[in-house]
Amino acid sequence: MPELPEVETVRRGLAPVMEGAVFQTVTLNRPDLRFPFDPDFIGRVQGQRLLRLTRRAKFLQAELSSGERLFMHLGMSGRFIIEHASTAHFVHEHKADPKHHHVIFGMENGAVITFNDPRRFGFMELASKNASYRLDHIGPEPLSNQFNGPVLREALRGKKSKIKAALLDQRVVAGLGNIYVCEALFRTGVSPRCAAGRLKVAETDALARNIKDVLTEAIEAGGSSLRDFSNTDGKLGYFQHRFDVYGREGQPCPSCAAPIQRIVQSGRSSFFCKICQN
DNA sequence: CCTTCTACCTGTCAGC
DNA sequence: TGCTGACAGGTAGAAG
Repeated sequence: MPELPEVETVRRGLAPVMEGAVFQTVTLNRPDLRFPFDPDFIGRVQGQRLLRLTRRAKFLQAELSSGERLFMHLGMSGRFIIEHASTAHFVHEHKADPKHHHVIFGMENGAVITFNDPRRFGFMELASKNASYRLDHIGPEPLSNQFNGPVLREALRGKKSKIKAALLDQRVVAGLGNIYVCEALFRTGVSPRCAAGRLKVAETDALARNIKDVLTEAIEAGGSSLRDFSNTDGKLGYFQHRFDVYGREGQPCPSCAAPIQRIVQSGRSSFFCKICQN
């Protein structure tokens, strides 16, 4: 499932074929994904040049020549498939069921970009030039200089919720999902059940550092993949990331060999070592 | 404002 | 074999 590193990997896959290219055709195969498409979605995208493809949290943000922005979210199972007109006849190994091909961008340079999303938790939205967007009020990018120990400390100050829930709150830090929160807490030796406002200074410093590290390592490895994420070049299973605790209930902790625990918090699984994480 | 809960969606897998 | 239920989980909006 795509988290920040996967979205960044997708961005890096799409950017070379989409940046500077013009949307020649836009095809919608259904009226909605997670949210309905804008009624004039095609009219607002077709004919525009994609100037820059950036990422904010888990959102892809395409800056269009019209000045509008096209936001794309992969949700749980979204993937992009890149085909080139010249090679499309043999690039069918991506195993994405065509019945979930919801959006197809035909670029003027010959690239065909297909958005496939079985669970339809993904979405695409447009924001006009000076309009606000839902990303306006989320927290700092974890990999930027705007995020560090003191910033995290301030965001957590006085919080009564558990640190697990707090790190999933996009207003605290942007783009963290269940997997990397579990991993960062394990590395820091802090229990997911610890009250967010009660972390020590050394812990918030280490936590901010570890968040950056786990994300950076995953991006460098090409984005992690569980079962339903496809690299943008269409190859499934291209990358399999190794997690210390996530999805490893009952298996030995890599540090102390005690069995990894799984509990449910905010309706989500938390994996942790009860020995190493106070 | 803060925190917690639930809906949304479908493919996969364990268990019977 | 085929059914059932649990599970995956980001986001928004409702509820407390």
